[in-house]
Amino acid sequence: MLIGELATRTSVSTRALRHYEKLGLLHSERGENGYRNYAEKSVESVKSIQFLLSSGLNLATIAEILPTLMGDRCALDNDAVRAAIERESGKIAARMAKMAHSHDILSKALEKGLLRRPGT
Amino acid sequence: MLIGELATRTSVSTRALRHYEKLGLLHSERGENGYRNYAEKSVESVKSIQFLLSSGLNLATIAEILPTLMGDRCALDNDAVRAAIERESGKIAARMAKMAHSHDILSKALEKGLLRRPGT
DNA sequence: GTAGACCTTGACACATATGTCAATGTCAAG
DNA sequence: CTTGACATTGACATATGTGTCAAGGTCTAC
Repeated sequence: MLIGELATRTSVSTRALRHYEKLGLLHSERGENGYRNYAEKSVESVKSIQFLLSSGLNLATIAEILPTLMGDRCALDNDAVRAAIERESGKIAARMAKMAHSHDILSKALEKGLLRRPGT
Repeated sequence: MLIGELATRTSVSTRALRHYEKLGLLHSERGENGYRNYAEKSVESVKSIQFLLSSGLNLATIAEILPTLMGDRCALDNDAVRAAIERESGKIAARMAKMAHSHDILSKALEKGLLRRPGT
């Protein structure tokens, strides 16, 4: 599929998709006209990228581990990639813990506010 | 306490603390020499800021809701602040869900990799 | 009074992901 | 052919939080 379709199907701008490619996150064949041609599985790749991005990984890190995550390579390639995945997994867990705390702070404030609301 | 002490106790740079103040997140009295003087509770404020920051809120949003969170004002002030808190609370929950998914992706990759590891 | 640690403001710099714009090529439909 | 939608590359811009540096005031201790 062409880049426009991939953009539509993933809700990611063409600008971003080309950027991902430049960083080695995404691959495409080129037609005779020079247009990028994406495989069907690119959709899944892009979706994974979005998840990882919104989890706080940066594109460079995602580039490092995505091929392994997508099964392009096997047995966790090498120890560096395995270590990276473990590291990022830990970071995500840590962030989630912080966010749980933040969520708690906000929830408690809402409760307190509700209880004190005029007419309650 | 002076800004240096607050910085040490919260592990936040003086640069950041002054920035927070400029954005209205943090308050300080000024001594005759012009030095900032922070109340004890500023420590807690800064810690909350860090939690909220690492949960994806930006400083402008934190500035909007922090006074309420710290109990400086009561009964959730007004509907705008309440709405903001609810909105951000929801965003955090959504992000946590995404992160749970990301974490899952990474964990599954690690498992798969482990099982296929040479000698296993 | 001078050294050293601390404070002040302001400006400039950086990283990161993405938006935006320009100049241009491709191609299907009329 | 021209129009319109889509593609290409490259450059510049933006937002956000923070680092860093400069030029200087303050205060303690020797």
